[in-house]
Amino acid sequence: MDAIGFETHDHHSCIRDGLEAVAGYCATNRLQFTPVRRRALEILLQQHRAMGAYEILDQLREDGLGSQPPVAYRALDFLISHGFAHKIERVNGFIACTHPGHDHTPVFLICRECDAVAETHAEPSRGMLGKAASETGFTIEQAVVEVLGLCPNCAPVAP
Amino acid sequence: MDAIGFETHDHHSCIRDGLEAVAGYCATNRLQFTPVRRRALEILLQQHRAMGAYEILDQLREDGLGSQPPVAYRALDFLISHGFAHKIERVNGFIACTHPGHDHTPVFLICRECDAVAETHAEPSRGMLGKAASETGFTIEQAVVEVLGLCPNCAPVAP
DNA sequence: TTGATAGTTGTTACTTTATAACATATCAAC
DNA sequence: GTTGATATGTTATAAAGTAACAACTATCAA
Repeated sequence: MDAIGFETHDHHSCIRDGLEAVAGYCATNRLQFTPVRRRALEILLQQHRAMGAYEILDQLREDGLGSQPPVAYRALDFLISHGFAHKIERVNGFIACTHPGHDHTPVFLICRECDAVAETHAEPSRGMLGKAASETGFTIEQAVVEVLGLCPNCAPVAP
Repeated sequence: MDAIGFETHDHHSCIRDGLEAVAGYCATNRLQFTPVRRRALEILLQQHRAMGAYEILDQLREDGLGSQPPVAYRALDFLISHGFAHKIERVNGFIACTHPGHDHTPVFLICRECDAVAETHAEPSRGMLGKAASETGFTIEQAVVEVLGLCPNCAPVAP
């Protein structure tokens, strides 16, 4: 499995690669990867945990990149609408997507101790989700799966 | 599949049965099914759709059962913590549980047109969710699945 | 039946999260 | 360079949720 978030990894390249991937995608798709948007993504990439919009705004403010809520929310809207970030509804927070560019149904594993979030994927059209939907005649457009629990670092050691 | 919400059904018995089931559970478990809690559940049962806390509060107020936000939130907390209702994070709303008493991982099918919500179930320990979790060493405690789309009543007619 | 205790409700005040609306600036293509 | 679309700055406010404390009610043991 390819979830990132709980294992130690080269976090510097993780940030750099994330920014580069999005920059590339924006370039080829004529999207404006402006300073506010870039910085907002960078802030999210620095942590594999859900951050509040106002927390992000605080950091943007320090960089002189906007000081009012709409600035942060607009940057986040941009990132989310193009699949570069996700909202974690459960905690009203946001995280950078670890698989930008791919169309996917994210599954978030949220640690209730340390707030770390790992992202992995599901295939909603298969399995019981798709089955349940087709039996009721429901048309799936978007699915979110949020799992709360303990990450390996916070789980009690095995007996 | 046993999702309720999209098909037409005997809604009166649906409300009555829901109230009775919860009343029974509370009686045997020494929980206080007070007027506010009972009425809050009844309000939720009247609609198979997510309702906002303030919307519920408005109705409670009309009945003289509390007029300040904490009253509604406390009733909802009670209902949720005992599995009689669920929060739909996606829309900051609440619905009555259609399967009270059973321990379960709910899956919500949310219609973006009419706000109807159908509840069905998943078995997180099986399938990819459990696989993903065990591979990362994550301990699942609670999972929520929210699916956005169109219910059969709102979907465009088949060609 | 009284009194202790835990649980519930009423209320005030406040925090956190999010958005509407409009003015100004910048970009991108002709 | 003008124009139309897109992005930002800003004010003000809406919507969602909670902390804290006082007052009331149920429960149960002595």
